Amino acid sequence: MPGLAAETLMNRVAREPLPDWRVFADAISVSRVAAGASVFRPGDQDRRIFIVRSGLIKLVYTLPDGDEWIKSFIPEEKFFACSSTLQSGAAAGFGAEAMEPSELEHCDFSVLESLAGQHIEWARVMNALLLDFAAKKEERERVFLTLKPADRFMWLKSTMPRLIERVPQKDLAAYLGVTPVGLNRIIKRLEKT
Amino acid sequence: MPGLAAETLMNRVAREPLPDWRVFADAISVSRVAAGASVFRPGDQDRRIFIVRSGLIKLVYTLPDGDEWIKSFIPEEKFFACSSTLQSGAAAGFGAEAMEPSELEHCDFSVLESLAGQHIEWARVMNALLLDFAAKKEERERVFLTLKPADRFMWLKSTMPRLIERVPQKDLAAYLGVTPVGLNRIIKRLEKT
DNA sequence: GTCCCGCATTAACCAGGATTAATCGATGCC
DNA sequence: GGCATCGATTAATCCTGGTTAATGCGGGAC
Repeated sequence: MPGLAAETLMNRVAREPLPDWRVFADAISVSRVAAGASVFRPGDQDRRIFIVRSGLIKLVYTLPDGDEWIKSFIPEEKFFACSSTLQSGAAAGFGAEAMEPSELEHCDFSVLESLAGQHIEWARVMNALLLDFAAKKEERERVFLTLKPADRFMWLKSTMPRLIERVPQKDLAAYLGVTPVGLNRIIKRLEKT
Repeated sequence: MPGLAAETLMNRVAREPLPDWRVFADAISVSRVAAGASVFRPGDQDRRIFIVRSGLIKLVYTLPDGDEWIKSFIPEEKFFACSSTLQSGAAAGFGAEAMEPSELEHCDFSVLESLAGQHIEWARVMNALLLDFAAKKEERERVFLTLKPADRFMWLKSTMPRLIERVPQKDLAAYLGVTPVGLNRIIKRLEKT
């Protein structure tokens, strides 16, 4: 399994060689998903962890009235999972959909659980990944809590400049908690200065 | 050290007896803070983890213009920490302040780090705590992303009914991302139906 | 008891984003 | 090429919450 994105990911957080690496690597499969295809849907119980090898995934809350709000964008070498992966029993409140043709590495979470149960090195890696994840969610909380829509866009511009080129404006809007028309107006307003 | 809140907390997430429990218990001190007193301030580098034995703490973002937004409320038997605890180096972007006279158990995070480094049982507990924390932040993300201010109050009412009795309306407002006047209007509007 | 002070309440006015709808442009399909 | 579709843009109108300010209320300090 050459050049696993999972390896890059784990190496970034691991501070030591990981025992039984092969057990993990061998458990990984790779799938291709077309742009627009969904990886899992709200309500699914999927216990896999996914690592994006190439492409771009969005995690989406869909409201009863059909509105869609984007929880997060997952680009290359980042990971994501359905809620039931980490809290078994829980069903996902959100779905995952490819925004570009994507290659996903995935493995059953039980493999990681068992490695973390056996080796403290793996437990530490899980810890680091969780910490990273928690920090991101905390930052997002800060953005929603302390920034107005227009400032949220400025924040997006300075922290994820690539994304702005890469995804349609309406999706940026859904990520920032604004309507597409609203975001467009904000952008035009900013351009005038 | 009788009836540690820390013990209740750890027992809730641990699925097995924790080795070297005494090492942890002996590292804990208890402090009293008066209502209104601050536990740490934005910018502090505090590497302690705090467990609320009694009372109520709020974590607060303070903006340059003086506005205050509440990141979270920490009631009895829950824990909190400054950002630098988990990501050493980072300074807290928020402060912690007692809303009621409170008793806090606290211990240096390095003690937990070292226990987690030695015993996989402790590593698993850290994992469970982090997971719990991440889930809470994720839920908060969902609330801000998919709910309008008025619906956010409804959500608060159904998920934290106690809190509504316990804290001033203006703090509920700061928690929900609305101004005090705004929240009051929402509440009155709801009462009329 | 009286005085203060912080919080809740209310009202008047403002503003920024939501909504609706129409137009335009680019892309992909046939 | 012609057509359908989707997203971006723009405009008109609405609405909710922000802002400011005044009043009231209740608890604590003295």
